[in-house]
Amino acid sequence: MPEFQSVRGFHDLLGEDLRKFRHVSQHLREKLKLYNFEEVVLPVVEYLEVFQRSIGEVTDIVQKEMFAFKDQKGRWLALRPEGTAGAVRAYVQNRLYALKPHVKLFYEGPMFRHERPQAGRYRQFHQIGAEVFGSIDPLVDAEIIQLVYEFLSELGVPSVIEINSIGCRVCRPAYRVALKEYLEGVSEHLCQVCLDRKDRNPLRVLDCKVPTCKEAVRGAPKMVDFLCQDCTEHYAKLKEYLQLLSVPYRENPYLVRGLDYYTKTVFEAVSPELDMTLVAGGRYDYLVEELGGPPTPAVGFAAGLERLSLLVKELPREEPLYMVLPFGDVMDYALAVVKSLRSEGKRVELSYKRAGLKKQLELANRLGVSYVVLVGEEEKAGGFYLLKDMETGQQVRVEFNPAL
RNA sequence: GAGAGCGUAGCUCAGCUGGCAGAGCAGUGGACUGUGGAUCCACGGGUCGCGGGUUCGACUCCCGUCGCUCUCCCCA
Repeated sequence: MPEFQSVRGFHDLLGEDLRKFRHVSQHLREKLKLYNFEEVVLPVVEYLEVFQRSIGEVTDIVQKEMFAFKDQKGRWLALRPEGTAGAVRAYVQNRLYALKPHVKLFYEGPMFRHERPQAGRYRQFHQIGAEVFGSIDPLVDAEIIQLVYEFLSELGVPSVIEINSIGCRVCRPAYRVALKEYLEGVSEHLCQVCLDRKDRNPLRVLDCKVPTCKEAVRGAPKMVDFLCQDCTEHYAKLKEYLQLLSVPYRENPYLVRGLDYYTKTVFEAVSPELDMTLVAGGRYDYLVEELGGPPTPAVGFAAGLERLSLLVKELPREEPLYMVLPFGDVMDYALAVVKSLRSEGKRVELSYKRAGLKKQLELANRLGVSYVVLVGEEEKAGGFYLLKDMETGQQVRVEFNPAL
């Protein structure tokens, strides 16, 4: 065992894993730019209150999953557990609401939650998130879901989009009461965890996986039946737009989210293979106000890059790798060849092994080189080099004049 | 916070009911000083996660501990 290991839940990202990660990230970033989102780089640390106010005091994230600490002046800071809170803070602090009718931002970076690591879950993980500020139109919700859907399909990651509406401050309180009453009635059928959830966060009981709970919840009142007129219309419009955009979705009346700031639309893209949420988001029409800005409706989503990476099966082919093998007293000539090839934009490795041709070819083979460039005394004298395709074994002569 | 499995060479792993620590791959050197992708030969490499206990003797059995992986809770 090495003397020093990385901290639990904090991983080195390298090799094949990193290539998959970059593949996912690049693809989503391009997609976001096509939808005219502008990047913002946000700090990893915020005042603890920013998260408490945004995510909700009684959520698990705030109660037990934050890396919080005091700075030298005794103020409470925290490593961000998600991106929206910081994005909203930045929107308000930089008064972006004064610039344009609406603002579309995206960000990418590490998030931190102190949970037990397991498959697709780390204490430092990475998200790309996007937020649209300033429009209440359900068209925005639909476009965001469309973006996510296109991204996932093009990435080749099978997933199902689920949507729901969880109402607003007008209609949700009544639903909460009705649901709580219902749950009291069936409490003898609920699992231990749900009995606890019933009082703390009744909506969460709805998506419990325990079969008896699922059964007990079957007759529960649904949020969609309690939506006020405004929320009902919003939800109906959203579905209409999704159809117009040919985005397949599944309504899940039991879909709820773990953060308190959501209103109206919530959605998730779930992987059937991993049985895990890959991308999640929704509307949060009160959060900007909550963090001191003017009343501003907003919608957003966040994608988990590690989870997405797990589902990437094929990577695009890499640029072919050239390797220059000098043998004999020809280093000056070989270096000129290397320089020239690189200037043509080729990916070039120079053999660092001073050995016979055979050994160097073995080395090139082990390094997965596509083309080998043979440079020996004859080549130098004759002003050429030999280009050998390591796949086919074919070899061609290429004229080369180092003076040019 | 709760539960389960696993820690032996750089990697993948074997090692029986306790009795000298092993293989394959990788690495290094070399028959071959101008042709690789399974030619041959040789070599190096270990605190068996750590600590304690049982025993004449522990990689093996017991206890503890740390780490990794997975599951639940929760979440991207």
